[in-house]
Amino acid sequence: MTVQSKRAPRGDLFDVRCPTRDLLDRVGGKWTAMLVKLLDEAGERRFSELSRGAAGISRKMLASTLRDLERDGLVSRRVQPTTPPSVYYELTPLGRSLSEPLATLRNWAESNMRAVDDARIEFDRRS
Amino acid sequence: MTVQSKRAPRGDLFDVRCPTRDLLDRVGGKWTAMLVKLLDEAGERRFSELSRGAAGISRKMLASTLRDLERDGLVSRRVQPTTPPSVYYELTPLGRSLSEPLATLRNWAESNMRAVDDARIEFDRRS
DNA sequence: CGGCATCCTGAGAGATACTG
DNA sequence: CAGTATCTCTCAGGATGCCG
Repeated sequence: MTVQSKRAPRGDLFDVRCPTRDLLDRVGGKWTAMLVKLLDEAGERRFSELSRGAAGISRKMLASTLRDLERDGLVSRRVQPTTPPSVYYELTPLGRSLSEPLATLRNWAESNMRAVDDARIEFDRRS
Repeated sequence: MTVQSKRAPRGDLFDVRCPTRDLLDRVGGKWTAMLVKLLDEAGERRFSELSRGAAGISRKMLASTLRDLERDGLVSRRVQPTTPPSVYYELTPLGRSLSEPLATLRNWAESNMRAVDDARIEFDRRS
């Protein structure tokens, strides 16, 4: 199991129950947002296609991330009973609806991350 | 230093350079999004006010998160030379512009995280 | 082909104590 | 008041290998 109960020792008042926090715990994974985008653009794809399309991801992390997405109802999994089996993944309507706010975030990132990087360089230079 | 060079061992093609990934590495921190929201709503605030307003966060994590935000140019820090000193934090224009996509994400979360949780329960029940 | 199971490392984050 | 220093623990995530 992955991304399940991150932390929850002490009795916080605000933190743990915030839905945004929960969402970021899921979507903040290293490959999650990228996979949602990929599936949104490419539609239904097999495991091996995703593995090739998402350069850099290991098969383990791909399987793990897809499983988490399926668990959260964002991705549907369809097994074609061939030999060897073919497994297809696709965004659910819920998953597709998530790709919109993610796109908003992506647009901001593409427009402003340069400024963020510059600020960081400047900040580090002073220190 | 926090959140600096996360990973970069192998020569990936897609991953590391993606601005969205970079953004999520920053905003995906446990307290970051919440602090941006708090500062967006409340305007300029002192350290201790934020500490009280953001229930659950330790002084260490508050200082660390604020420092990262300042480093990224999203928050400005102003020291009032009183004794003892007062330090005020405020979103920069860049930080305020980020609060919009974050609000979009928050809206999605508030509307849909229930469905995600249900999907998760259902998935776990089957397993 | 499409996964789990296992091991290992490093970063995020909490607790606590100290300082100008 | 507003932090910094240190120590510790958990967990995401990479590497590798086995299985139906």
